[in-house]
Amino acid sequence: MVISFLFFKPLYLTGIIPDMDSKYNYQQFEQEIYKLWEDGKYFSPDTYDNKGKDTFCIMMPPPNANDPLHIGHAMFIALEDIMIRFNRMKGKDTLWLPGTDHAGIETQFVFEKKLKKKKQSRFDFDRETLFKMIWDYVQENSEVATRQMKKIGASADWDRFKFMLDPEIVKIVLDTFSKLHNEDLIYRSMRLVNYCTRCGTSYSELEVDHEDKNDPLYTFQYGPLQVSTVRPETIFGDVALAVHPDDKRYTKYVGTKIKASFPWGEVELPVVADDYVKMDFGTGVLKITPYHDPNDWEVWQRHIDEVPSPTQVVNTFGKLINVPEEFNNLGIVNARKEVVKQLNDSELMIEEKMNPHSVGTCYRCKRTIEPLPLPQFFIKVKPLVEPILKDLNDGNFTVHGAGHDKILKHWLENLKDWNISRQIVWGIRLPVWYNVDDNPDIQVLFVNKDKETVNGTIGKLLNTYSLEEIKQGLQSLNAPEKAEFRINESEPTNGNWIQESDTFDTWFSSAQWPFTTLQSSDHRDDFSRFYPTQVMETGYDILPFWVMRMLMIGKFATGKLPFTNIYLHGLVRDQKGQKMSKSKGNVINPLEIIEKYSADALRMALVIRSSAGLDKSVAEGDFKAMRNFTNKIWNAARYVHFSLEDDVKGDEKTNKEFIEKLSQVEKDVTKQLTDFKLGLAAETTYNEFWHWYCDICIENTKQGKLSSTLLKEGLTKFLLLLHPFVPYVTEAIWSEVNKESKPLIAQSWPL
RNA sequence: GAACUUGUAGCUCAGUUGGUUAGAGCGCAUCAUUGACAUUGAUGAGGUCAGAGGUUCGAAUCCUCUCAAGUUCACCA
Repeated sequence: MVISFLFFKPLYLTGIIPDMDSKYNYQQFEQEIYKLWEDGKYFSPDTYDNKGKDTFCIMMPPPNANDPLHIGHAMFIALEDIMIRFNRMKGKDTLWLPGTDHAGIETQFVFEKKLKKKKQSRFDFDRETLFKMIWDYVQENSEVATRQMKKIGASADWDRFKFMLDPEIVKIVLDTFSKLHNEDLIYRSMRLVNYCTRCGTSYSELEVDHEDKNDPLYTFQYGPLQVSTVRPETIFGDVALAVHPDDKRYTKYVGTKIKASFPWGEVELPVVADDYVKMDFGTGVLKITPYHDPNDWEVWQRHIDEVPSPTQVVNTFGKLINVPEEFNNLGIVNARKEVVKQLNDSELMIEEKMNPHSVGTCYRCKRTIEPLPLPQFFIKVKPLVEPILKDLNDGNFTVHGAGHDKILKHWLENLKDWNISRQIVWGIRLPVWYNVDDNPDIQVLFVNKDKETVNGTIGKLLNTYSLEEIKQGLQSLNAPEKAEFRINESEPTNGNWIQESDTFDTWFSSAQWPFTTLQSSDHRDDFSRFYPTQVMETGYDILPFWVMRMLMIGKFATGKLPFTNIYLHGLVRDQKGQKMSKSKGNVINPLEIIEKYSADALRMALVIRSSAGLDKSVAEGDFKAMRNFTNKIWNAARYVHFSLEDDVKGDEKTNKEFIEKLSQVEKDVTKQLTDFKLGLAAETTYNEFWHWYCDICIENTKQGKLSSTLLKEGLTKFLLLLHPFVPYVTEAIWSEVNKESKPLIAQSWPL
């Protein structure tokens, strides 16, 4: 037996392998290969001779310019790169356009933390200086994200790279705002906004988190009635009491005015009847504070003729204003304590018990959101939403991802008008101008030439300061609700004007990403060539923030949907299915994985068996397994190309079956990729390569059953099929065995 | 209160328009292996596909209900 084994050995072994190590040393190849691709301009659609053919374009979701990459970024890069490489090989005119976002609030928040360490705050600087400081800070870090995306193997066209605050993009964003205004879809109005007194800005509905809290509910005597509230400190802003229309206990009060006396003074308030009031909560009597509670605002709107106009009693710093002297300028917490104390002392307090309820908090800093009346710019969403709902129902675009089409529909049907004003500096300033002579009541806050902060109405301040000095040192302004404004991209020439200090919600500019990027391209026909794009690939968590708004604004601004397919990936979780977080210590750093297991292993582990719209768990072992896979590919290629006897003929049956099966694999993988079943396609290539091609076919050839020529051809096909998933190792092999041909990235897909 | 998603091997998950014996990775057991690859190969254990009912020649897959888990939205004086 030993002898016969030795005898057969030479049949399939020719000895040493000249060019390839027995291990795939990814570290030796990855950088070099990426350079080969970049230098050959293989990421650019202009390199290929297929302009005007079917296009395939993905707009990369722009990461924050100054953020290092996390595993979620690695996920989207892997998925998008697979689609891009597949379609490029299919011969489509393919563009993957990368970029970064200024990420308004996020970035300013991080920057302010840095300032705080230096014992500074944003109130030490005028807005222009602050903007420049943040700009420089972002520039310092802006290389980080792109360098890391390249390491993962992203075959994006870096020559078309865009930054959200590039002047050409900003101009288009401003144009869109003007267009919305011209079509009467913008209004400025005093509304209750979600204001964070820590971050100093308002938020849209979507950016408010709700947290369950247990706070005391106070019940106290309010004239002849008893009222329950968790916010006694807003009592100074009350304009009415409300009861349910069917509540017989209080019928006799409805339509009358009650008098109540408190230690700080007397009030006379109307009693109104409204369905909103719940009879069985507390005493069934609700105090109405329209400027500090959204529900009270609604009640007020329904009874606007019966009740007096409200007064604002909490300001943007969370301090009481327009209140009796002893409460003036108290913070909310202290004011509440003081009111409760006085109610207790005067024996008006009846009960204090704990009440579980949910409180709006700032998604950024977790502080309780203060509902405040502020004049803000809003977009009327209904006319924008309706065409999208129709497109969704008509199937003009497809959402890939576990039921998220239904979620999108729900969002579209229930969307409220969009507050796009943000009181921060890091962003695109609204192109809104107020005439200072016509609006002397505009409140301004600015730093004068002596570095002193000055606060007041512009009419008065102009007696002391020049308009130029105010504008230069401006931190913020607050124009009255009725102030007239003009929308203009540059300062109007006739008269004295001052620009609104608010900036756009970050999502207003990112909503326009699919067309601003192309319209501002150095390549003049990019927009007509690539718009609408084919795929928007992003995380399901930003479906309402971003995807929905891209659909709305994209269709409004260009008349066309910005993309036809939406692929939503899920969260990357740890092996126990938990979210990754620094505090849990279960964060996986993609760059460490690349160091340890290769970029290919990182990509494959994230993508294989992942499913659109569902979360994906990964553990260290998964990366290791995929590293082993790359090594398997390497060694199979090494064997087939350098060790195999060339003249194995094989038998007819095995040869025929091989050809049929290979063709079936090609069909399957192609269909799966076309149908956006990326995780399944990765799994198919993995299984078929390893457990069919290697375990069965190579062994068949060793035994003389399968033709060596066919086996070699099969390897070539598999390198093509595998390339989108594991681009580095396949290219490395290609460069070893096909030295004279174009790189694998530019080869044609087998089908 | 509502919507959506999920429930398949010890763990993490695939499973395409319903179609032979339900798969992979990790883990486990036994064996093999100097010669493409120990980052390997072979074999095996391990599943009443959450449960019940229905449609069908045929159901992990479609329908109804129940149970369990998760996510999101809404409300909360």
